[in-house]
Amino acid sequence: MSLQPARTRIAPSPTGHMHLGTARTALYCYLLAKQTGGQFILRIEDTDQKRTVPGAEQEIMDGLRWLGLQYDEGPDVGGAYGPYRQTERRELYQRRAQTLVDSGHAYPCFCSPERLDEVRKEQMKRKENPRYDGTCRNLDPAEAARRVAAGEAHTIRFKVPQEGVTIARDHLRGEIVTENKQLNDQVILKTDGLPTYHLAAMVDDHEMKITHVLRGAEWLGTFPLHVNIIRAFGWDEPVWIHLSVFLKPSGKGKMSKREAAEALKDGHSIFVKDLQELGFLREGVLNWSALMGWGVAEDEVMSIEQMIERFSIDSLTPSPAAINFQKLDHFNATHIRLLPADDLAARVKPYFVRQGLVVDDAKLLKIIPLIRERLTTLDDCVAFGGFFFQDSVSPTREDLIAKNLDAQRSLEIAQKAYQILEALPVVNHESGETPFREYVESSGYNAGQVFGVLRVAVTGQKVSPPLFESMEIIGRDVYLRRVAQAIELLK
RNA sequence: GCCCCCAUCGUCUAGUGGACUAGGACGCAGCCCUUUCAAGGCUACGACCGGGGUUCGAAUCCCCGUGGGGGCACCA
Repeated sequence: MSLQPARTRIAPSPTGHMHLGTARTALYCYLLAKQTGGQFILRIEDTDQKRTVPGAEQEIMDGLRWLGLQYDEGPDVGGAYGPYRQTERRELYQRRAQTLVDSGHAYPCFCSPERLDEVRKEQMKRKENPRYDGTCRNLDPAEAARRVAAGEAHTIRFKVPQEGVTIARDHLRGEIVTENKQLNDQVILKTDGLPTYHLAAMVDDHEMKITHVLRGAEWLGTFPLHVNIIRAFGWDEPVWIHLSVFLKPSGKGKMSKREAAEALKDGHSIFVKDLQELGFLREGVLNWSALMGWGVAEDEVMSIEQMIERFSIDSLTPSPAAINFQKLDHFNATHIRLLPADDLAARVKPYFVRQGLVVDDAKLLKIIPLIRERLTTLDDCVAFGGFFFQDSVSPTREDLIAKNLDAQRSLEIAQKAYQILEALPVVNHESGETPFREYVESSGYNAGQVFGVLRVAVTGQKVSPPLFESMEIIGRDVYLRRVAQAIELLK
């Protein structure tokens, strides 16, 4: 466990919905920062203006807040190392690129995209590894500088070493050795004057004094490049941690658009915003995603505080992990049961309201113990407890007819039930149980039939929370009216 | 095609040369509890990818295969 305060960052691109992978990376960053008394930072990597989508940045900030992963520094909260949006830092990158050019580690490139395309096609045809052919690498620096000064369109490319190997160290995988001849002279500053990720992220991580870089394993390919850029500047390297990628539930490949749509039909999603709307708890989502890539021996159900306490970058795993939504359901249900009643009530209320129901807070608090262990997601509350807030219920005649009985006998049960209930000043588990048990004994009907008719009559549904407790909350007038209605329906 | 990474139950994982009869969790199956649905309790099923080494001893270290994943942009 590192005792030095860690500065970590989540650096998403505002190019679409906030993904589960972003949430998990943010969580680990947050845990490490909190555990060490450091800072967790949000940086927006919006250097690709073509791909930037309006609203995406807001969704990321909303998502992090919903998850409870509040950042200490970021675009909307400020901080000592801002600005935290890369498009607002362009001069900085241009200066840094220039120092690289001056020190011979980078060079202007005047090749047109069209020429580059052609070269790439040629190389592919010859089954070669497609990479920059080095035309501008060998230009006379003075000549290149003249053309730049003359305003000729150009990019800046990083000059990778051509011989030897680059050794980069990933905290989870150890040393990764790459032959330099495999490396490519990547563009680090584009024609539009904005940097590519390779430059921007390295500069910012250095400027913002990031101590641990946690990012997806898809960056492993350009990892040697990044290490070379940092070394060209002469900077210290952070601890690098490349997190395992998430695979689709089948384990075969990354989540596709089609798979994502499939998951949504099933009440699941890989997007944070969807998860929230589908009735998942931040605690559930966090606990679940934390465990994909973090090896915890036992006691896997954890609060965020417990995660902060137990987290260690040493127990992160490097292998890809298949997403398992059943496990999300499990963690969600578990955390719902762990919530204090008033907290659960507050979280569940919007889902009733969303269905157009008028919710009485005192009543809501009373039904929480009845529905709590039946909920997998918050929106399940409507299915189990909607009838508490409806003026009337509308059971079908078919549902009112008890199993293995006909309408006539079911009517008989309903009528008898009405008599029993009418005779009782108060119905609760104790007072209701005895007379109905006696009726079951004497009538010859079984408990399932008797309680079944009553359940459908009172709740309008075949599956419900415990009957007598529910009736106690609904109130005498209402359940008597509903049983009377059932009798009419069965006639 | 080239490069890189990964490899324990169906899935997420524990395991860092002897404590392994390989542990936990999800799921699945059965039983108990039970007026429905759940929750809870108990039990069962279930894995070290293959082959070579190293070692007294390997799930653990090395090599080779195989399988899977990721990447090869003026995208991140």
